Amino acid sequence: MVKDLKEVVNREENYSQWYNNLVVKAGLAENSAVRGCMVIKPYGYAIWEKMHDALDAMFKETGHENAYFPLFIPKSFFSKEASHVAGFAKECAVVTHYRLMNDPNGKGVVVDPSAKLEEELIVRPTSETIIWDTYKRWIKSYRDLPILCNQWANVVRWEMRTRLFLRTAEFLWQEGHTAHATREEAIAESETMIEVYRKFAQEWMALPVIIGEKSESERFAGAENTLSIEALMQDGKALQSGTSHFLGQNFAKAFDVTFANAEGKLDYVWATSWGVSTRLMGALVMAHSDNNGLVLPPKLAPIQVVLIPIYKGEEQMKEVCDKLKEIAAELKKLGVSVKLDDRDHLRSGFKFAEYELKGVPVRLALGGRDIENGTIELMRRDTLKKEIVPQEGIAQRVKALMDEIQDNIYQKAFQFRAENTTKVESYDEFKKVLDEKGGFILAHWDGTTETEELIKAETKATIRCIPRDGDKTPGKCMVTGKPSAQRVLFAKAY
RNA sequence: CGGGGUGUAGCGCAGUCCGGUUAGCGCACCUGCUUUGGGAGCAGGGGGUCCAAGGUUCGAAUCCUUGUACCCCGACCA
Repeated sequence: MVKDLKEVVNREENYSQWYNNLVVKAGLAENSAVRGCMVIKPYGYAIWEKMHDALDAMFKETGHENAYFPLFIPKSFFSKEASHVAGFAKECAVVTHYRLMNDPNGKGVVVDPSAKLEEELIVRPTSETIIWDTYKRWIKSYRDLPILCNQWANVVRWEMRTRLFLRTAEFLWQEGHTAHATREEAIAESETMIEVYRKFAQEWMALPVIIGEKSESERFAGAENTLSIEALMQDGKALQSGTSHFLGQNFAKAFDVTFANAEGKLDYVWATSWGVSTRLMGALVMAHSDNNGLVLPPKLAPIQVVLIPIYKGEEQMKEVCDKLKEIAAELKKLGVSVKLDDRDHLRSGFKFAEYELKGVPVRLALGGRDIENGTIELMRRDTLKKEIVPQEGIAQRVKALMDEIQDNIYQKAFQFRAENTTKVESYDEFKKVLDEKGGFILAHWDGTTETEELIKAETKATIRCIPRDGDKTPGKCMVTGKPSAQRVLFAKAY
């Protein structure tokens, strides 16, 4: 399988195809029969569940609660916030009828024309509108605020072109929607949540990210400010991995959500929304994988350790497997998830390749030689290094390795990003670096949409964000020479 | 929405130009034997409305018409 992966697609030459192949062959997901949609397979879903659980716990720690809102949104809700509709109108799935009937002219079924909906329903591309229509009924006084809700849901965006995990017509995500009495509190909320995302990306996904503000043209439709975390993939392109929006009073005004403040005066509610999606799965794959397949950080790996018996004949198989079962039990006691692969019809070499493809962090192989010597073969996926170690204390050793591997994967990604982040002083240099090296580019920009558009049209690079941390030295725009407050982060993006 | 391409077994494909045995190959699957420290070998086996509808013909996977689905390149994309 990995053999196919290497032979069919060269990672350096066709990264996209390599990525797609890897996602399918590692058993994460596949294209479905439905246009632009994907099937997430059990192994992929197990990773997503780990992400879900970790994020959900972090949301609760920061005071949020889960709720659920409808899949369908009346069309009229969309026209209430003008920039919001402009941002999503082109990619909406619309429900127009509610009944089928037998085709009067032959086989099959057709839509019953008499069952036309009076008002069409939009399959949610995001839930701001339906949620704010609901919040209107929840909020009367400042005592009802803040509302800190999160929803785990699926949404649909009818994209022209789709790619597994990175851009699918339907995807899973969480969307937080909060309502506040003051502007300051809402801004603080949006800051808190982008920080939650940063922490999750770095500590769980072993993915270093840069936090920053979006430029006006890249901002969420209906937001006053958008914060994002931006990650660098191994092909030198950027991936927006999570966003947190300060919505101002835009949605409160559109849906007429007011509250009585402590002085008894009516005011519009301040809002935020924030989300991450199954796109994170794509980030995980593209950030860490190598030519042998996935490399999963231990904290998100459904299987952390795989145990493979090497044997001749039934008798030895039993002997080896018995020993491995003992080790598995010890590992489980230490909270490590293990799988003993005792399938008899596959050879050990096949299994080695398969679990490497699937990114299992540690492999233990035990054979007749080891039984004699009291040893076991240990391989770590991140370095692909094998060593023969004593069976004595193997569980503790592996347990400790989990943290070491998690850290090493992060360091590797961090170093890659450092090597592929370039400061440039001129537009020529910018184009040259973009062309020859790719990656993140830090450059001065005059802050205008016109310059941003020009750069995008000429180079396909966009402003990923205006970094919140780091170098804030002012300078001059690389294109126009006008003053620039600080360097901004450019890259070609997914 | 513009340009190009492809629909044949679970997957990947040949066959189509030039119509003609029983539609074929590789991988996967099933059975058996031999194997097993880095992707096993041999033997046997199962699996097909050849995308759909209509047409031409003694005869269509193959030719014609229409439809449809998917892929690639653009445009589009918090």
